[in-house]
Amino acid sequence: MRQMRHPPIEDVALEQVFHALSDPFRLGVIRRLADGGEQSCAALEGGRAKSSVSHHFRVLRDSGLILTRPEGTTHMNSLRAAEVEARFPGLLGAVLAAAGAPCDTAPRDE
Amino acid sequence: MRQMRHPPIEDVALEQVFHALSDPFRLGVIRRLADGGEQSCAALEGGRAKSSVSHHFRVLRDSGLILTRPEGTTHMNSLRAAEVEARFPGLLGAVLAAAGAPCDTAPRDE
DNA sequence: GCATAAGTTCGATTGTAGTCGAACAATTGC
DNA sequence: GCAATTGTTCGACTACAATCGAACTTATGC
Repeated sequence: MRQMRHPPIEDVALEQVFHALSDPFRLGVIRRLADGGEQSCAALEGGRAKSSVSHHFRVLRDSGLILTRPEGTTHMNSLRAAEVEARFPGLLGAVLAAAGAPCDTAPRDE
Repeated sequence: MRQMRHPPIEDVALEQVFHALSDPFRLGVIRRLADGGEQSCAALEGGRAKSSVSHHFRVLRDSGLILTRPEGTTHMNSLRAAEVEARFPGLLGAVLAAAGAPCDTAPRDE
């Protein structure tokens, strides 16, 4: 069973987190995961090319924000909320609160 | 007296803020302004070329994070803390708390 | 008015990042 | 075992972003 590589949360630079969140699609994914819990890549792809989506999930994993686990042919993604909270207290909550405003380019159900 | 253009805080996208903060130099500037209050560009340039520094301050202004006012030949910069707090409650505090950890590339006194 | 200081703009260079199609890989169902 | 599904990787393309030197602009001191 192939496991995805996730950096230890202490190896994650704050700037890396901000870079991951600076893209509208990725910020939208974080919101969706916060709202709806664990979801597959396909559920979040919002009409984009598979390779684009794959690239974004890679960036989110590398920045320590999400955890990806395989489930059959599907990859399930969830926020590493507790770890991120421990590493940067209050940041994720503030990000999600700030992102709560309507966002034009967030992935949404179609 | 030449005034710098600052976007109305309500025109600032959250992603834009994160992009501004994703650069180590700019994140360091925000920390320094939070710690030490209003400072000139020269005080914060950290040995970089003037044009590089000017570019970064432009990005910080355009993202609504700082306010720049001229004072003689000097440009004084300060955080638009109250406005950013009103627009994204809790975000700036969480960013500064998270950034409080030692940062290798932050501008510092030499 | 000229020199100096602080900062901006321009343009070039280099590096980063987002996009996607095509090919590939792992898992599952039949 | 093959087809379908989900997702990754590769490579190409395009756009963005950070860097700096040179030239320019504004304000100030003499």
